[in-house]
Amino acid sequence: MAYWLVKSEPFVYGWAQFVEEGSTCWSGVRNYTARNNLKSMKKGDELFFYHSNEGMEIVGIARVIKEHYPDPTINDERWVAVDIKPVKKLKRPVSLSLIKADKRLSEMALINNSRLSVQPVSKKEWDVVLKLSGENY
DNA sequence: GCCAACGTTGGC
DNA sequence: GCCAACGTTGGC
Repeated sequence: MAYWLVKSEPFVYGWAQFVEEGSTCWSGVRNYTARNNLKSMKKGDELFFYHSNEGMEIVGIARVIKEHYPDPTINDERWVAVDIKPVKKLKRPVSLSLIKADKRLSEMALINNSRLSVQPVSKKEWDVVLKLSGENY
């Protein structure tokens, strides 16, 4: 199983709304690198849900429930979407500053490719972030 | 609100 | 195929 991280501006689509809806279609990605990551997602893969701009922290865990299909928000074959559902809210959100301060997370795209909205997370990084959040998984 | 970093577009 | 111009993202 692979791990990922997706970003969302909480004022546009935040964790609370995600939980309320129960699941969502992750669409609107218009960047090739991010798109390729969407295409690599398998059903059951887990994702960190990150709040950008406001909050700037990882707030929860989600799961892929439907693998990539043509993005319904645009009539263009190039772009895809996946369906995800919330799994759990982190006990303690993990802030960007905390991630930056941790040497074990220095390779995360969140830090060195900050504009990428869908990015892979290694198993190691996943575990470190969970530990920082106070979860024992 | 500013600006650095990055991606995309389009002229040549 | 290069690169300047432009647009967008996202941290600060």
